[in-house]
Amino acid sequence: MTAPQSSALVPQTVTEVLERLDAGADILPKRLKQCALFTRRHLHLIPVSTVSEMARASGVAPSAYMRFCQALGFSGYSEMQGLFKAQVTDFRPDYQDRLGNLRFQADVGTGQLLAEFAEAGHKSLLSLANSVTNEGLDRIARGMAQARVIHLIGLRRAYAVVSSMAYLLDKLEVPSSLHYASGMLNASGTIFEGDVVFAVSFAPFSPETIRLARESADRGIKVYGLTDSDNCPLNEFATEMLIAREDEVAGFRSLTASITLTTTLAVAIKAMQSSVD
Amino acid sequence: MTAPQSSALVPQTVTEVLERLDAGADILPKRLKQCALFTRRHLHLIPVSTVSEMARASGVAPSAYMRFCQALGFSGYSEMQGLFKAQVTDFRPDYQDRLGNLRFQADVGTGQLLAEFAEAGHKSLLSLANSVTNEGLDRIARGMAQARVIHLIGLRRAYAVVSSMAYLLDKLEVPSSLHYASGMLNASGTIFEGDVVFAVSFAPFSPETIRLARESADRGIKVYGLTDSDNCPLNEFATEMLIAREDEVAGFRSLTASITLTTTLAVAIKAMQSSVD
DNA sequence: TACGAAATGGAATATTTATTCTATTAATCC
DNA sequence: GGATTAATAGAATAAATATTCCATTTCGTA
Repeated sequence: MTAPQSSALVPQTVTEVLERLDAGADILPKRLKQCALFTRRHLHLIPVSTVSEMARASGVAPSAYMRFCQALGFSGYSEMQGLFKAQVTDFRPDYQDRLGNLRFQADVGTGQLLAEFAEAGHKSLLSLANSVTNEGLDRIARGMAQARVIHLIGLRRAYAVVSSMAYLLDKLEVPSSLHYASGMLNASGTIFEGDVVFAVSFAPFSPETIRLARESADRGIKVYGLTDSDNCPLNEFATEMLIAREDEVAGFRSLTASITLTTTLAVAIKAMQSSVD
Repeated sequence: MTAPQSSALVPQTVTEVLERLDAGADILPKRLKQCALFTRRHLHLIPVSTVSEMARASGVAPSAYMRFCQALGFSGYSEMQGLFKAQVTDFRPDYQDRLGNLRFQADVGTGQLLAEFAEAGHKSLLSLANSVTNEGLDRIARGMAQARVIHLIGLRRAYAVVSSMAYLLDKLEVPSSLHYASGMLNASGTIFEGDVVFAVSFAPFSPETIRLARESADRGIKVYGLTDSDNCPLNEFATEMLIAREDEVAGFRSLTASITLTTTLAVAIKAMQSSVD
């Protein structure tokens, strides 16, 4: 008689699943370890796959994957999948509730807050893998790799994203130029044919960023964009767009998914340039 | 009799679906228009939802949502869902073959690279939760909350971290000052008693950052630090230190843990100030 | 190498979910 | 305003999927 009665043992968060996955990596029997290994690397497939698919992908029988789920503390695959589906499904509180939520958070511990942001980070990374396709990212990396100079544009929350990218591209010796905030954004005179623009803009979108990107696009410069929302104005004229949604805590978002994506992009660009040589 | 026979009419890409969605918005009957409206805004729910769920969310009967899918050119919901699931599944390499040597692949695709960085992000977040204690973070947040002005210092890779923090603190109306790169770092004349310095420095440590932080500490200013290594020079004089280790991919690190931590810190600082009021 | 315990894979069953059918209601046209 | 057609919602059916069971194999130990 299998006993999935005590719901206290059922993992409630992605973080908990990851911990058990890592803990079990050593002690699990062969087939179940295969499951753990594959699942660890492909968490994002769980919400959209059936047991049979996950099992086949892990190289085990469906029943084995079933036992794997139970070893993790779930009653079965459905329960585990439910946890991951919730990531996508979960409703996000609205912008204006921020202040109220913040007060509410005041009396919970700082550590609890960190745990929530970490959890949000896990979720964001999962959804990142969901929304970015190999082909799309590949095309963008290829397009940017051919640029004479990559112009990086991003203000406010997006500024940290482009500045980290600028640092990394510089280290990789990929020619790039970071357009600094306020005033400097008039500098479309420094963008020439053969260059590309990489613009990052999150809702609500900075008119400055959009304007410079649009001006460039109008002049025939290829514009690639990164945003967090479907209705980003960059959509209208960008050659290609990336989307990185960030899970939020009490109305605040980290930059986990965005920076993970731009880091990947930078490395991919360099890799493409190298392989052409 | 609806006739879904000709597969030429079946949308093959998300773009095509969006086009039909927009085209049909006018001509579709009431209930089906409801479906179109909701679906247009919640495309990401399709891969993880059942027909009933999508129907209920759209405010229609399951059978109505069914007809909606067929109006779009699909044979049914499953076929439509398949298209969206494929987005996620897309860069799934043929599993069984590559099982053993996942991490030793020679030809690493862009999607695989993203998966690796995401994986590194997960690990970084896990280790963050392990290395940062509730009490330590609490003390630091409390200490920084009492500052007249928070001075943010960070160069190179750390610059993105402090600049994102500066943005967030600004939005939270916590007085802070971001010390910009090169030249500006002499500005220890602008740091006064009652202020606090938050310095971020990753190995190899920028002498500039260390120097300014040390000068401040020597003058009795409280210095808090964030680093990725035990032997950070800030250790010698900082009031308190935070450590965020980043997992690396092929020698490259993202900033997942660091920015998650500083985001948490910023929000915690604001929360403390609010609860004192 | 032989024994017991644990693990495994395939087949049987239960459950969920998609899809179709039909009576009823609403809209359109003459 | 009545006749005709389209649209709708709920129930019935079909298909897919999760889950359990059990005979067989593998593993660890003496």
